[in-house]
Amino acid sequence: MTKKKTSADKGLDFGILPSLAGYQLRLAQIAIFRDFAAALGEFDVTPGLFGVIVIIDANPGLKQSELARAAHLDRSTVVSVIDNLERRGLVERRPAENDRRSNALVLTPDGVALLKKLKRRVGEHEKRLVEHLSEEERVTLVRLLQKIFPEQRLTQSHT
Amino acid sequence: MTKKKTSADKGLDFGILPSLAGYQLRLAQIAIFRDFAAALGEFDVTPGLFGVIVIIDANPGLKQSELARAAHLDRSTVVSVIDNLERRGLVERRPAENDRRSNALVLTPDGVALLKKLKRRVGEHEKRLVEHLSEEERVTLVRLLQKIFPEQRLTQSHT
DNA sequence: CTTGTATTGTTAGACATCAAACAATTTGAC
DNA sequence: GTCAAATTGTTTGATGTCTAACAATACAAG
Repeated sequence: MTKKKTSADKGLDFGILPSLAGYQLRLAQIAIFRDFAAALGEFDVTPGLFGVIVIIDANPGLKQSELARAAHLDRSTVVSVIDNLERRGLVERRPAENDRRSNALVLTPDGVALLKKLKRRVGEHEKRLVEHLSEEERVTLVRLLQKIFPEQRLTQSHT
Repeated sequence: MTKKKTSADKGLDFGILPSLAGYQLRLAQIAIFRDFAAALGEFDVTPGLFGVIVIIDANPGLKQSELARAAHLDRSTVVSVIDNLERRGLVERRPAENDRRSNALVLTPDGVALLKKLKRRVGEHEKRLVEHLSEEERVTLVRLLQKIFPEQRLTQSHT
């Protein structure tokens, strides 16, 4: 019988939580977010923001709606995010060629320069993350994570 | 050479993101959150809120600060969360025995009843999550996730 | 006991995110 | 070509989270 409730100040009972993969995922993500913030806090960039910058860099000229879908953000959220990045001089909204409704997003030279620094920091952060994992374990982890969300299959056009 | 940028509407380039364990974790968590919301949306309960309820159930009488530490929330956030749950009649703030500053948190009968339903739904959700994983893979995933976040450092106070 | 320090719950202010509504524009049906 | 339907970016309002400050209470040193 290990069932002992309110044992001590620190010895809290987490019930069924630890057995849930979703919970472990959540814990891992919280820890990652903290380390990421500590590593990049100086630049005021969150994991999500980093992703946005990388995507714009890799797809110059993409529209806000496309960015929203790619980054799993709402269109309205992208407005704030790009406002933010534009205010910092990292991203530019250009009129799209074919569509007068859309903006074509591109990184400014400052944005490109910052991204370079960020990538180095993220690389270190990533290394720290998988510090206690062998290369094989790291690959396995990524593979299992990808198996979890079937959303991945949307990457190939589904229509 | 698979390097082809802005190939089509759907064929976006995600740069280095897919190779990052942190990114895959983030994607997985987004997918999980969506499925969780779909499974429990009817009850207006998020993964975090579910965790809070489970922890209170497993540690009746715990203080708000203890809950904050356990659930990785700020003390001020716990105020809102408990306000919410108390408004719904699921949790009760009782005066703590030894400490007139603290509240002792307990689930109401309604809270206990709801938790029972929630657990069933979460079980189904969890099963869906690991649907494409063998039992061995599931165990491996949880083990690797635990290896990622050295929570042991958080467990021991550093001062 | 008195006094300084720490802890607890709370409020106020900031920020990120989402959903709903909107005008401008594009697309598709006829 | 005309007009309804869909898409795009935006604004507004709601929610959840954090940090910084605060008063009340507990604790520790003398």
